[in-house]
Amino acid sequence: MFKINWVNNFLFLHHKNFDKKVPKIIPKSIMAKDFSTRAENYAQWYNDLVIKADLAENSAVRGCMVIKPYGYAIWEKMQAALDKMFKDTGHSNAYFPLFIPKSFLSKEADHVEGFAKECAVVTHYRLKNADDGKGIVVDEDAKLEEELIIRPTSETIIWDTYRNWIQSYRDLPLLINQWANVVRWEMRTRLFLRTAEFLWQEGHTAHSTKEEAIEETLKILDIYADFAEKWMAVPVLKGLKSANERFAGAVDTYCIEALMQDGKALQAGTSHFLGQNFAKAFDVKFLSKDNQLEYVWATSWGVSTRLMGALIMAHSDDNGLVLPPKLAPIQVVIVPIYKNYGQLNEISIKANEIKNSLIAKGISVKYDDRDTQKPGWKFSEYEFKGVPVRLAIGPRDLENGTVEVARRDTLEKEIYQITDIENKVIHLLDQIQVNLYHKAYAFREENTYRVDTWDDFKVQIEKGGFILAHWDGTSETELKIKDETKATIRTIPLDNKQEVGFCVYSGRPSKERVVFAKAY
RNA sequence: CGGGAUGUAGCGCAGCCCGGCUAGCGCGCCACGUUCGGGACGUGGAGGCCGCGAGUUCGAAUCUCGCCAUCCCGACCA
Repeated sequence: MFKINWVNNFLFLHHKNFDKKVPKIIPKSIMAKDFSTRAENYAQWYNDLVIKADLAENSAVRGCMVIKPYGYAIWEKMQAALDKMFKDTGHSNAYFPLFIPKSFLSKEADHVEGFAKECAVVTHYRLKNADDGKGIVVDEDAKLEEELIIRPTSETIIWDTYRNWIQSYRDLPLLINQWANVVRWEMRTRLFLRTAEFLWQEGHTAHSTKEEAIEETLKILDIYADFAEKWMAVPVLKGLKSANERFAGAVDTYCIEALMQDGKALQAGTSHFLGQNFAKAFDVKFLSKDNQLEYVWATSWGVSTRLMGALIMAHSDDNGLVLPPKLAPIQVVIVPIYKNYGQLNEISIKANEIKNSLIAKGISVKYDDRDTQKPGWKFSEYEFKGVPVRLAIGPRDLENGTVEVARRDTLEKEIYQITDIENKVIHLLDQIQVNLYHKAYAFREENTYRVDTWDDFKVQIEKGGFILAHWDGTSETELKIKDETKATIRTIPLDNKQEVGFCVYSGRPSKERVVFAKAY
């Protein structure tokens, strides 16, 4: 294989001998005229990317998005991988209602306080023609006896149900997951990162002992971290949330936390140890082996379409989306280069051979032989959509038994001999997956700082990144820091190194550093 | 809910101040031809309740009033 490089088309066109090594070139940026760069405006870059890569768009309903086929295909791949991980660890899927009776929500005091401000409420069940004949109005005669809340999360309806499912220790553990939509009436929304309605999975488990429930909480946290790192190629910190950031109704909230390219943190998944809070609120008891009536121990855990936002922001560049091969809907695209239909037919025979050999290896391949777009247009299009590997085959390749291979992560192009192409491509896909993770990991390392003084803290937090600093452990201090800098404690890492120090804000003694950052 | 802005073709915009021919431009779209190894070009064409409703006027995208919607900035959040 040869790396080729080209300075411009002119040079390329006048290069006759393609077996020769040519200087290495990075293709000039396509830089679509109407696409922002990260440096110019990171938020705009993200929005442009989501829309122009055809992942999602805003809908007629404020705060709600339409997930388009290409974006949904990525979500489906995420779902498939996670679902298998859940099943492999003994969980089963089920489905609970969208609507929650208002009275359920108020049974757990912290829970209702956390969610009350952002609930959509159904009050009526019928419409009628307006008296003035213009349109339809709510029929006031059809008022619900008890209003229904559209679920912001399902703990309450699920625990009300579990009461009837659990009588004895023999019914435990109960390991249930559901894939669902939820609604949280957010003020400000952003595609994937924060929408009024979003898709997620929520696991809800019941256990006979505290230890087992904690073990479950941590097992799921490991699954989330594994998924983020091995599938999304996004390195994450595993840790505990501070009291301020804890899930409403939980005893402990664990999380995986990722760092985005603009230096802001993003919570990518949470796993909660709920103690006996919901069991007590919904009166869920079981008879133990020694015939004692006890409250069950609970966990809940979830990841959402927000992962899409993390995926996009972690890897993509100023040329568009960059997807890790394991989650890319199209892993390899083949583009034919031809001058006439005779050539196209010959190339198609070879292209389809390659396509079939890749498919046989489990690779998802698209052969784009549309005559309606030109090769250059297709190159840009697939580059923008983050397809990891592109193969181009033209007449010269037919003569030479070669194919041009371009990788999205580095934008490098090489000429491969077509022999054994499927294994070469598989190897390349693996390389890309690994490279993306290493790149993201290196970025996080470069943007993680140990800070010991309040002045340094204030300066560094403005620059972004993870800040490791001592904290006195109080909510008051955390809130004051948030007031003054907008930074919060993202996580207290598991297996955190214990070291003597002094709180960066209050100066009081501290035994470990915690992770501060501004967050999405 | 406070502060700021914007509504004109599928998308992005000009026109509005100073009212006046058939409301324009770029991209996209359709047809035909030449092209095709990094977003091609030519020619022809389709597409508009100028956010909605009143008012002023011989005449309103343009001026006045009201309404609606959306976006940005803050408080809340996976």
